[in-house]
Amino acid sequence: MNKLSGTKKKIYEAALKLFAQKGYKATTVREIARAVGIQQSAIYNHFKNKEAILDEIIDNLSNSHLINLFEDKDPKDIYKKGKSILKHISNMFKLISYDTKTDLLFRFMMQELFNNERLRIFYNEEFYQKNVKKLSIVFFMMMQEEMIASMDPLVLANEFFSPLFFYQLQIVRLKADNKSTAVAATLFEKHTDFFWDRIRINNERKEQLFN
Amino acid sequence: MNKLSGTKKKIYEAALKLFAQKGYKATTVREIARAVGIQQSAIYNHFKNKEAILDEIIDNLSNSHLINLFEDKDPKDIYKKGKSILKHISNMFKLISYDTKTDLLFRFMMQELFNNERLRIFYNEEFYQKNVKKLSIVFFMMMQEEMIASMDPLVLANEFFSPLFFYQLQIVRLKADNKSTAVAATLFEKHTDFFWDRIRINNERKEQLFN
DNA sequence: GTCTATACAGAGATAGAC
DNA sequence: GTCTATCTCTGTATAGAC
Repeated sequence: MNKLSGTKKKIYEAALKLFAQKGYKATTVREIARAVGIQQSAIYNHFKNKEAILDEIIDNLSNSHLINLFEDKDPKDIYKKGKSILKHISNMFKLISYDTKTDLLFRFMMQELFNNERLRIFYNEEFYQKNVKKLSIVFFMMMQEEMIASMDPLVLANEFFSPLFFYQLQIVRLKADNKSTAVAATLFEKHTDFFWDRIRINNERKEQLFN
Repeated sequence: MNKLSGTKKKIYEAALKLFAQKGYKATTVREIARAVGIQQSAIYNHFKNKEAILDEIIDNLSNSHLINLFEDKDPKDIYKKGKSILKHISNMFKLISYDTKTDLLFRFMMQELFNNERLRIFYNEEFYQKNVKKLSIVFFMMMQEEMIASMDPLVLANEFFSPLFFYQLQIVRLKADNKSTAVAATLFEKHTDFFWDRIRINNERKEQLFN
């Protein structure tokens, strides 16, 4: 996507912004053109039609930070860091909520989720399943090393993931109304603290386990 | 809303269904009329215009089960039930996800959240704030009675609420593709178990507290 | 209150000159 | 590759007969 010609990239970015703000259907080709600074018909030199712009945006979601919470790190390498890796992931969610570009992608995704089956497939496989599975591997390894209490890793992964998603939605929603996000933003860290304290095996409990 | 004349109610319900499925903008007045079985122009005998239908739907959200998780019970009366009240709320979320009518309202709400400021106000005040505040009162009372560990009740309320919301979204999304919701449905209960076990003060810990 | 007919505006897309 | 002009279709809304 970064290798597109100047105008095509401008169209892509203007469209993404408008789709995220008003939705795909409510956005007109004329509006996109106006945002880019060209005539409406010139759009068709770069995209076959309006839907082709939408498709290109969906195609490119996979490259975004929205889904790469682990930044290609292998869960098996990072679980040893314990709480700090959870802090890191939690912080990724927070950064994404404030990053102007990724914020648009998230808003676009939520906006069109029920209108586009390809998008739902992306959401399910790349955004949800992939991340939750990686998380559950991390938790599974932590259990084996007796860093955390033993329970269903997949449930644990869902429990860790879901509040982060919710708080992200909160931030993006509040930003849509130019409201303060300060309180919501603190919840990312508080979630990790709360969660880790719940599952960790501290010294006392560890002694109990081995006695 | 239940006191509307026959046709007006039919229009309302057909519109809600279509708005929830395809979004407000993508739904045409003709489609609504076709679903009701009347001519497109006849709609205007019952609603001033298309937007008036949308407004009426938003007005009526407050009457739905979507927001009345507590069914008008006073938090101060129910906290004593401990875990079972959490189970009850968790189950309400699950039921809502499967109830055909409330499911539509939820999907409609998520669909139009970023397109309608009034809807965002409703979401924030009625769906989120109101329920989370009631929850935090419940948790606060539980803390005072030393049923659960002492911490910020509002954080706790958010931590309990957010996975329920997320799992509800999962169910509604999966249903949109006619996929199985069995696994996702189990997460409601597992969440409550996980959560309660985290915060409750069991006998051992209680003894530690008092010694 | 519903119908047919129609007005009117807005949207997506194409043709052809430059 | 961009422009102007235009086509065609679709959508909202109104008028007026029944």
